[in-house]
Amino acid sequence: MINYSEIEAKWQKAWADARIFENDVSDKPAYMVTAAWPYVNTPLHIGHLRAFGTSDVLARYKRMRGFNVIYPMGFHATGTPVLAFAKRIKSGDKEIVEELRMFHVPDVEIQKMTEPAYIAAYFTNESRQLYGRSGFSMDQRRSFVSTDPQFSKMVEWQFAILNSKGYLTKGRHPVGWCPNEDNAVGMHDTKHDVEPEIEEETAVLFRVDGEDAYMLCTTYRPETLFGVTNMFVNEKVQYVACRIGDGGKQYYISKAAAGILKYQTKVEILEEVGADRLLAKTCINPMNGSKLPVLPGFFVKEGVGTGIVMSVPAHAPFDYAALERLRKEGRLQQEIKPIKVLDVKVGRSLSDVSVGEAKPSQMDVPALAYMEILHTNVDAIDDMLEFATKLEYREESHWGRMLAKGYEGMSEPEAREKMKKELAANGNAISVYALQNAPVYCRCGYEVVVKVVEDQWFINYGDKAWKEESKEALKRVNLLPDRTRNAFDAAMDWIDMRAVARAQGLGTRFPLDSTKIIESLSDSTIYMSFYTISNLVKDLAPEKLRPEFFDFVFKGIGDADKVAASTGIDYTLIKKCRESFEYWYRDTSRGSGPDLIFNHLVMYIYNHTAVFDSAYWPKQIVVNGFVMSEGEKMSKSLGNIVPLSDALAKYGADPSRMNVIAGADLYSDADFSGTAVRGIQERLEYLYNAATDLDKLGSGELKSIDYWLYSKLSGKIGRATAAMEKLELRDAYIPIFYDSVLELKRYFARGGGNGIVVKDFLSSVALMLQPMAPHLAEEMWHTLGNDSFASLEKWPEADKDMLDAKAESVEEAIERMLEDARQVIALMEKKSGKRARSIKLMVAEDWKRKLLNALAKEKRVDRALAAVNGEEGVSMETAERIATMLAKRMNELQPVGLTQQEEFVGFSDAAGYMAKQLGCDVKVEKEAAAMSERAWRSVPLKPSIDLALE
RNA sequence: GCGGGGGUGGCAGAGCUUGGCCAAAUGCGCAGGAUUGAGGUUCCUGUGGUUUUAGUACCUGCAAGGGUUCAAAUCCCUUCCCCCGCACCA
Repeated sequence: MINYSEIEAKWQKAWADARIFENDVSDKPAYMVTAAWPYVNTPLHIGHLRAFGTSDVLARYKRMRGFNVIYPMGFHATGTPVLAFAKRIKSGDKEIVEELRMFHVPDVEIQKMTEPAYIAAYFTNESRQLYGRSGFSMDQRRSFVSTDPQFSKMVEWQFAILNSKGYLTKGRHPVGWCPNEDNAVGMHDTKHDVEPEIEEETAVLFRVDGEDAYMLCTTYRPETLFGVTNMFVNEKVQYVACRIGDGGKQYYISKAAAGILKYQTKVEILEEVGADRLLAKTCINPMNGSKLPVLPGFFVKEGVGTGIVMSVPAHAPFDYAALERLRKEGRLQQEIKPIKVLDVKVGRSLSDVSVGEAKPSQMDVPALAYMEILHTNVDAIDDMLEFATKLEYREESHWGRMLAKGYEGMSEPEAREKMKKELAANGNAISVYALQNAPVYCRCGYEVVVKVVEDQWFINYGDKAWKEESKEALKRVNLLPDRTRNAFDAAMDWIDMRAVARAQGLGTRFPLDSTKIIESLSDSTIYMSFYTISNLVKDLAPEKLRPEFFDFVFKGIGDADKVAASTGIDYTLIKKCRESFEYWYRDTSRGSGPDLIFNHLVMYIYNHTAVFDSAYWPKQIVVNGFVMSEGEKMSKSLGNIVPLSDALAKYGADPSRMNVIAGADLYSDADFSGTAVRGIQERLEYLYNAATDLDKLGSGELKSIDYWLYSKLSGKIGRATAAMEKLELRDAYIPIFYDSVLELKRYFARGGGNGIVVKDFLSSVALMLQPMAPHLAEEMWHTLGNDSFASLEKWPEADKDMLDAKAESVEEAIERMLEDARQVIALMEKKSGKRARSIKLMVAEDWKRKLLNALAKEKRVDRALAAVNGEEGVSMETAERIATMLAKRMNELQPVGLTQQEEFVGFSDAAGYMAKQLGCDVKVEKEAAAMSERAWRSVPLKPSIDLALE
């Protein structure tokens, strides 16, 4: 058994003592690897091992390829989460305490986490230790936290540039809002961590007949306005007459709606109005002027929309049901006929029930038809009606075609957009916001509303010139994997105004409004560049880090003399910072998760184009997938999140790394599973034991199987290197790791045992294993007699001269031979009931090679036959039979380079091995010498078999 | 709804960019055998379906349907299903 913790501790200490991962400016080409930093309230889990480990593998690989590499890592602490975290701890929130206990955070520590500073300190410290224990080759001197005042100075400088380019603009913006605490709420502030989803709704104005006032009515389907027959209000609800907006019109809405709307716009309540007064009124349809009676609707809710509903009985089951119920109760004075406004294509409706089968009455009232399809009726419970509504809504918006004048033939979504525009243009509608997933509750218990924040600051990612420049920058980025490019392109097009100033949270003050804090994704778009100087400026007084310092260091503006004079920073330090930035920031790789493509990563590109010269724009972005646990998605609710510390302790760093990082393609999700990790451990152990047992092997002249092993080695270096360049780590580590084990096993089984050959093989394997399993690779490397660090060695080069097609084809032929022989033996033993005693293999004559090669080249039987006609010992009858046989697989035919003699020697050498595999004697002979009826059937690399039974 | 990704053996997952040599590398699981006092480990063999056979083969299969082509998992169209994101939130 390998003692992982012992080996890991040994090498981690050796690396740290030798400081081999702390690098500075040198003559070597520079390479900088960064990965998206973790948030300081998150204990690290196995997912982080994937994200940071992938970057570590890249850093380690690049080091072996001759680059001077740094892999720095900082911490994110800005924004609201750490404040919310402290608050929850303070209030004794059980959920969060449980979560922390799952990560083995001691209770004494949890109790101390009432201050953001302590939380940040605790987790940064824990994380740094875990980085070390994971074997990450990080340069820890460069670590910093996003709340560090020196870093803040850089963010201020960055925002001054954004402002000078006109990218900061002001406007209004809807946010989730807690009326009780009077501040914005995000996911972290709500009960059960739900994100308040804000949705824009169209509110249509229905003028009240004979009044200069309107009933306001929100709807998702304004295109059905042509089908409105009446209005619904709820008899039990309190309504108000009010004015909305500055100098706005007079409206009727529910009192509850007024209470919500006042967060979005000015609402001035004129008087309270009972439902009975509304029921006495008549409205006018703004689209066609038709008169609409106001009726009581059982389903109307005061807090949903405006508490007033436009009734479209032809297309809304609730509306139809409400009218029918009124009719039954005898409360419907006038005849109300549903008006159909859209039709569905024949054969495409009602959940696959053909429209043709529907009754004419159903055709006129789709709402009724959908109820019937679901075997329900107008007296059904609300849930059933809701279900019918959703079904109808979905099918009509998918397949519906408009009937109304001016909209004929349009799809519903198309008509909706047109209608919205028309209504807005004529002043017949206004936009209001609502929570799509209402009700959402703040942690304090109050229901969240939508507030429209005035004077919100935005970063205008919609700026045309900026967008173009950033798209250009994206084109130049090497995306790994490249198939994320579509997502990046889409993200580039989509990103627009982004609110940037927040009232709350940790972080840098917004320069244009010092009462606000810069939103925390926006303060982290160019932070990687700060790693190039973070170790140099961390002890400087923040106020010295004036804009001219950053101008000089990051943009080369001005000169060091003057900057030194105005800032008081040492001249040589300033020069050093500039030098460091120029050196490290040219060739970079940015690692991240797929969830960040649509925010962080596009903002990263945008901000680089805004701030830096093009030589320092992003060069490579790596997007890695998530990690699952035993086939399931990791989540708090399932309680199956694997803490990184657990994985390291239980399985060791190297096996865990291999499982999580090399266990799946770059962009696919990996599965952390016990059986898989144990499988990896067994193989690591096999390779390690092979290295320690090397002295038991002999030496001597190289045999065919030795050449085969060299050939395999050379091939795998080529394959692995190609895969590593694209960071396809699974593809790389199958040949490096899994195949190597199989090949060594085969090598020994085939009688290989040359210590020099095995040492060469293992040396290369150990080096290629180094990026992924660095500890064990170091240990193996030293076991093999080396004194240097494997971490600093050169990546092996493929030696093309070692590629030995003949040796490989012999081995492949032997394997195929065994398969065939097994089939024959099984068949004959079953048939005869006797055991196989011995097998004679008859190797094809040289003329058959000529025949096969001619056939492979010419692809024609006649020409191939002509090529061997007249040769010594050739029977044309046999030649024809063989040629016909081979021709069946014409496309697969590969020329054979091996002579009969070579093939004979190859099979003869393997006779013992084959005998062991088959459990019977194996003799090898040349075809002509074999004196067997079956000898003629031999084909190059496919000897004929003669089986003798007992 | 919009945007992005996907659907291949019992499972995970290659192959799709550049059509044929290619369906399924590798691992897990399962079955049989060897080793072992037993279990585990390890080693060997088998593992989509079917037919045939003293082996070198054939048929059917890559979500469903259609098309292009001498040839389609791969290109095109239609439909269905699954996952992720949709913003001020890290």
